[in-house]
Amino acid sequence: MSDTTAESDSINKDFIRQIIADDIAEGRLPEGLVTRFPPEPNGFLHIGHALSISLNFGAAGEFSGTTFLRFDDTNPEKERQEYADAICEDVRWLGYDWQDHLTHASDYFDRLYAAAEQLIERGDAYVDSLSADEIREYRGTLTEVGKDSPHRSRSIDENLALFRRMRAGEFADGAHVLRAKIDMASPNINLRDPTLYRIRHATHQRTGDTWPIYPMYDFAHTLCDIFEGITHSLCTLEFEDHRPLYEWFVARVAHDYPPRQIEFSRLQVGYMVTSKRKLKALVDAEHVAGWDDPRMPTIAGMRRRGYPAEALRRFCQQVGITKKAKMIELGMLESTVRDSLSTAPRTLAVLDPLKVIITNMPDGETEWLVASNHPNHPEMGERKIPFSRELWIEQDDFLEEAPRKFFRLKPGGEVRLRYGYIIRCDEVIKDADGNVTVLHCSMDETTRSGSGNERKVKGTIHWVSAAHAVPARVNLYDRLFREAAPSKAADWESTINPDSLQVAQAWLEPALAEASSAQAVQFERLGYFVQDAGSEADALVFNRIVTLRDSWAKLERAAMRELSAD
RNA sequence: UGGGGUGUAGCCAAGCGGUAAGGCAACGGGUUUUGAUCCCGUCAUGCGCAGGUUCGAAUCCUGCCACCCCAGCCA
Repeated sequence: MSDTTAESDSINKDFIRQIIADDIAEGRLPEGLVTRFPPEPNGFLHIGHALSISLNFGAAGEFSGTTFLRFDDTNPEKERQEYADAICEDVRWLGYDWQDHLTHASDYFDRLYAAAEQLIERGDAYVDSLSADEIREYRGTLTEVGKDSPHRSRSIDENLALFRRMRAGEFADGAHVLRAKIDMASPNINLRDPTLYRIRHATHQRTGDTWPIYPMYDFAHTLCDIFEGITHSLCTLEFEDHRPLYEWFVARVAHDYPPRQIEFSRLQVGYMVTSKRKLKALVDAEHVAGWDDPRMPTIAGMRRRGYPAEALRRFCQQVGITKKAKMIELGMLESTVRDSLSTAPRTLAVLDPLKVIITNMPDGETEWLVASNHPNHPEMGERKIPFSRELWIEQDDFLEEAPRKFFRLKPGGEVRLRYGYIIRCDEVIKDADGNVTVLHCSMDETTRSGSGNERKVKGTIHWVSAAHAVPARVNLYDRLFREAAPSKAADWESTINPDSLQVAQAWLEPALAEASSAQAVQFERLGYFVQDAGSEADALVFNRIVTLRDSWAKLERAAMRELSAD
């Protein structure tokens, strides 16, 4: 039983959903809404595709429509089946279901070819035999009109014969192309007799060597939309200039319902690149370990990084669909990710260890302390964590000369051990070079967690028992680029962040070694982490998904400045 | 200098002639055994600029300005 107030509410719908709602309200979609997500299988999907996926599948879900996952595989030299497989996995992981509507442009090669012959027969297309360079010259420029090819006036019979011979494989690559006969003087360059088919003696991943000619995007895409009964063909802004061509095809090819192309702006996120060419370059140059490297802005990378699919969906929803060029701050994505992870079980782990000896804790003795799995969700239960004489704490949690607002350990100072006792730093042990190696501390035995001792201290730090801790490798990821807009830089590759991956040898509380490997957890005070799905099964490797918000980091600079001024 | 688009806060974004939602960020405060979370509060007399229409304009009109996209036999 849905609430009736939910419908007819065009307020707060993006402009595309408003158009769809209007079309439905006006009875223009007797067969219902039909959308499509049409990736070319020439690389992995990235965050920008996630927006398109959430629009196409999301709108279809909201309006009881259907969505096709259609591979735009008209350029065999760049496409591979493994990319198609990865794309399917990514769409599924994002939570969308194409049911039995998985198609390929190549499924329609016969129909596309037949439609091309019909265009020729109507005098709307001709075979041009100019070279690629010549065609470019004849096309004119942005400010100068083009001129007709000398082959533009070939007879229909001659065009048909030539096109059939192209299809029969009689010509070498580049010898001829099929062009639409539109207007070489159009101010819109896409209408200056665009290419419909080119000769390419290449093996296609699905059709093999059946075809020596392949259709071009504009022709294939529009016709596939028509064949599938797509009602709303949603694409990004750079195709706006192609819409008149799209409509030119729609006007000349039989259809039950005229599909409509609507454009929206691409999603760009700070410190990321989202162009398949650049992503492929990162992979090929081994700046990253692969398309699914956790630093990549790919869906696969974010999945491996530990970003929840739900976070990506909500992020796309928050960003919205408009026609304004957007550059979303990375912080907005991270905020959504943290929000989705906020109920992750809490755990203790030390990434950069400093030894602490509790001088009044007997050697060889272990006390099991009770720790909550989530302070705000008691229903998530508790666990026991071992406490003993020798502990590891975070290097950052001790400062010999601390600024006033440093609420962690300092000589003579007190701090609470999370879920444990209040300890005091009595003595700082250093090596010959003056580096701090061990802290001798004493605990106040009356202050154990839950003991009822209400004594408060400013700081609480995390720790693990050295004798019980489990070693693990932890990958600490940072932004892949140093510039918010790498693609705007003169040389985008020079803005790659050399420190985007730091590897730490960490100590984990023992329970973490047995935890379900897919479950994201919080390492208290450090961030959210998940076991790396790409590492060998027997290795214990965690990825940092995202840090916690850290308001101390902002204060730290000021505090340290104050300290150095003393 | 041709054509197509877009301008609402630092970043996104509602708004659809009746007097500027929301989120992120930032800032101030409260709770807290995570400097987290959570909770309160502040943050556009202003909607690219200039005119005009109107009782009334971010919404309509005119003119400017800025930025983005287009000259593949890529998609």
